[in-house]
Amino acid sequence: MTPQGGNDTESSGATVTTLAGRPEVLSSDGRGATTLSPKGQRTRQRLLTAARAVFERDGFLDARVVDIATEAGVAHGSFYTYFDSKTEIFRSVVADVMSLVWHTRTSTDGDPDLSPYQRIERANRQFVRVYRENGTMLGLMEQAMTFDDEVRQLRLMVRQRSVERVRLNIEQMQKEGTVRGDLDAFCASSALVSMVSNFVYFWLVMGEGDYDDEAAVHTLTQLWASALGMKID
Amino acid sequence: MTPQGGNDTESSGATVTTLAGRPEVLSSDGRGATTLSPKGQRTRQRLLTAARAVFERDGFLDARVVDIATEAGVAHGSFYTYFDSKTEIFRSVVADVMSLVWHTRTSTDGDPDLSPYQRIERANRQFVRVYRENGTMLGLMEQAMTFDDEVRQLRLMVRQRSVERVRLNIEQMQKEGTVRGDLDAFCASSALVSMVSNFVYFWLVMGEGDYDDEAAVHTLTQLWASALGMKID
DNA sequence: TACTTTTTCGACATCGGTGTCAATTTTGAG
DNA sequence: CTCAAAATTGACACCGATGTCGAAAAAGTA
Repeated sequence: MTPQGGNDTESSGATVTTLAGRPEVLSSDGRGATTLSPKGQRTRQRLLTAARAVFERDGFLDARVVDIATEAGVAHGSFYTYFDSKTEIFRSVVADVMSLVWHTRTSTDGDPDLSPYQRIERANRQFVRVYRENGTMLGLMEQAMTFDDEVRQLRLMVRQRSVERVRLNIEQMQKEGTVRGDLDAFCASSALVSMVSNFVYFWLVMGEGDYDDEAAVHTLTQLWASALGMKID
Repeated sequence: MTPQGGNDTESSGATVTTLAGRPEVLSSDGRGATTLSPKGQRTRQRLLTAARAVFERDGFLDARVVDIATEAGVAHGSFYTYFDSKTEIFRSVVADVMSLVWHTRTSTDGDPDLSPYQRIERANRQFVRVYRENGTMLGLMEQAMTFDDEVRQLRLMVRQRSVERVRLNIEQMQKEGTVRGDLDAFCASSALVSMVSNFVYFWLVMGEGDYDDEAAVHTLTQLWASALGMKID
C-alpha cells in the first residue's frame, strides 16, 4: 500500500540501513486520477485479494482475468474498471507483498547490541520466516521476473538493496579487522546474498531438501560467517 | 544428442564423479517410431537450430512456432511433422545444450593432482566459462523451469547431481579433517551450489555487476573454501 | 518409367483469453 | 425525491497463435 516500492527479501547481516525511500516504482493505487468511491475502493481491494489467491493457485501465466473477477465476485468486465491488465494487477499484488515484507523486515531492524554473528543469524532467521509465509508469491516474483520487465526491475532493485546493505557491513567489518581485507566486498556480498536467497528458494519453493528451520539457519549463518573469516560465537 | 539427460551446469569442487547415466528424461530424437529419411533428419536439425536462435532472441514465451519455421526456411505446417509443440522442441533444444555442457564438463574432469582449493577454483572457472557461452539458454531454462513441469524436473535433476557431487566431496574432506566436521554436508553443499550458480546467473544473465572473469572466480573460490574452513593455498 | 513413401505446403478452422461498450443499477449529494 | 456521477454487467467483437488437412512435390525403389 505504501509507495515504498522495495523490501529486503534477501537475507543480510548488515545493520547500517538507510530507510530513505526510493523513487516510487510500483503504486498499488492504480487508476491514474479517477476518483474511486468507497465502494470502488472495496471492490478494488476484493480484486487484489482475489488476484493473490488465484495467482498463488494457478501461477501467473495460467491465471485468467475471468478467474480473478469470479473469485472476487464481480463480472469480468468490472475488472477493467480498476486494472488495465493481468500484469498490472500482478504488479500491485507484488507491491503489496513487498511492502508487507519490507515492513516486517525493518520493524525489527533496530540493531541492539548483538554480535555480528548474531545479527547475521537473526537476519537469516527472519528471511526464512518471511519466505515461509510468502514463499508462493516470492516464487511467483522470480517467475515473472524472467519475462516482465517491470517485475524484473523491481526484483533487481530489491536484490541491489540487500547486496548494498551487506556490502556496507562487510566493508565496515573489514575496517574493524573483523573480516579479511583481501576480499572484493561487492562481489562477495552478491555471492552471499545469492547463497541464502537461492538456497531458500530451492528449499521452500522448489521443495529441495527437508530441513529444520533452525538447522538450516544455523548452517547458512555458519557458512556466511566462515566465508568472511569471522570469529564464530 | 546423447540420451544422457543431465549435465553439471552447477559449479562444484567435487571430484568423485559417477558418470553412470540416469534414466532417459529427454530425448532429442522425437517422433516416436516414424522413420525419418535423411532429408527429414536435415529438416529436423534445421528446425532445432532455428529454434535455439529464436528462443535466444525472443525468449520462450514470445517465440512463435511460425517464427521458428520461417527461420528454418520451411512452411509452418511442416513444423508439426517433426514436433508436437513449441514446448517439445524447446525441451529438445535444452537437452542438446545440456548434453554439450555435460560433455564439456566431464571431458576435463580427470582430476590430476590438484589441491582441493585448486580443484574448486578450476570447477568455478569452468562453470563461468560455460555460462558465458550458453548463458542465454541456461537463463531460458531457469525461466521455463518456473512453469513447465518437465523442464523443472530436468533442472532439479541437474542441480541435484551437482549438490550430490559437492556433498560427497565435503564429506570426504571432513573425514580427512580438511573441513570442519560440524557442518551439515547436504545443507552446506546446496547452499554453496546456490551461491555460485545464482551469483553467476545474476551476473551474466541479469547483468548485475561488471566483474573480470578471473576476479569473480577468485572471490567465489575464496568464499567457498573459507566457508568450509579449508586452508587456502 | 511407374509406383509408393515421405516431405512440403499454406489455406483454413478453431479456440480461448482479452478488452470494449452501451445499457442498467447503485450511490450519494442537494 | 431527483439527478448526476460512479459502478456493474455481460454480450460481443477481436485477435493471434495453434494445430489440421488435403493436395502437390520430391525422394526412393524396382
